[in-house]
Amino acid sequence: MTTAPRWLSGEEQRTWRAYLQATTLLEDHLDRQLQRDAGMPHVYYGLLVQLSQAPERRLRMTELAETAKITRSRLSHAVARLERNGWVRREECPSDRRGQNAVLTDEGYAVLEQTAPGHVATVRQAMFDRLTPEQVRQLGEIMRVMAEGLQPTGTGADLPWLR
Amino acid sequence: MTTAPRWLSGEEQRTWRAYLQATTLLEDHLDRQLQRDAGMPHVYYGLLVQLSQAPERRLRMTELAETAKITRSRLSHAVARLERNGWVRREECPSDRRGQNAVLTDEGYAVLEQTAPGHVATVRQAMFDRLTPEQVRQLGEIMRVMAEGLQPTGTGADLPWLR
DNA sequence: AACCTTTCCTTGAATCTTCAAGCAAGTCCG
DNA sequence: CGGACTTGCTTGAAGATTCAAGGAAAGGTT
Repeated sequence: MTTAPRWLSGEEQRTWRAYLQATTLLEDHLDRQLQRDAGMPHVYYGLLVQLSQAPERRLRMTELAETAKITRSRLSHAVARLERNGWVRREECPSDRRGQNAVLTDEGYAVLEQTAPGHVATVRQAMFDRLTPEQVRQLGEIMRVMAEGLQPTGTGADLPWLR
Repeated sequence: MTTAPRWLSGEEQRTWRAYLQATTLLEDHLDRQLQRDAGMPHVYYGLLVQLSQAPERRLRMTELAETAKITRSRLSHAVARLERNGWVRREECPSDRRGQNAVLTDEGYAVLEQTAPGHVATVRQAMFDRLTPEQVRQLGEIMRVMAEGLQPTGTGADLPWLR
């Protein structure tokens, strides 16, 4: 059975269009900025940031993939590249012989130190310097709602019979 | 001269993190949905949508690239692929011999007709069904502000001496 | 007309992402 | 213990994107 689709209202359409354009432009902007100043795409930079904030500057591959919201496969390739750059190193996990730890090297940390100020400035210029504090709050709340609904282990709202 | 970087406040950090996670998860989600149901990634689907809404279902390559916020190069490759699928056709532009029109074929239109309902449902489920009408308004306004600031032909805020 | 610059679009190579397949170590269970 | 299943991660090929380079037509200048 097919129900008549509930199309988007005029306001929803405008919001959706603006969302697509803003997110596309921003991701593109950040990719270029980081490619130019740090020699890597935005996602890779985000991986280094995660590692830098983790205890011992290391994280299991799966954990890193989960916090960065990317697949394990993609992470494997990414870490291979970052390893060639000397910014990350793999270490065997002592407690689980299948496991790998991705470890941020000193060189990797140095790259972050050098490029973080420029990156924050770019993010500010694109987002926070243009929004009121109230809008920053609103955006945070909205994005948290969306992210929660999209987690691989969803709330179950899409599979209510499994709750 | 280097000024001390203005790091993000706690609230800004949380908002930024939520933004990155939500946008990453959503783009991923839409890519999978459309790859599964329409056999193409989200960006390609967006190109067909733009064409379907254009007069005569056709658009100059450069115009299409601009409304979709992607580079001409990327569009060239994308249209080549969509052409192989039979969903888009290229036509010479009568008024400018350099120009090319991308034209949505009947097959391309049919694909949209078949897959649009499922796609709207996915977008609704991920975004609009989770937000209040007030939040939809807020998000629209926020995204318009960001998009405006990121247009290639910016407001000039980054080049104030050129205004 | 000759020349220079810009606009429109494409191309190929390098890089990045996805997808399906697979290996090896851990866990469960009789 | 032995077998089946799960978890953690990697691999290679196919597809997508970026980047730098370039060709061809249009526009501007002298």
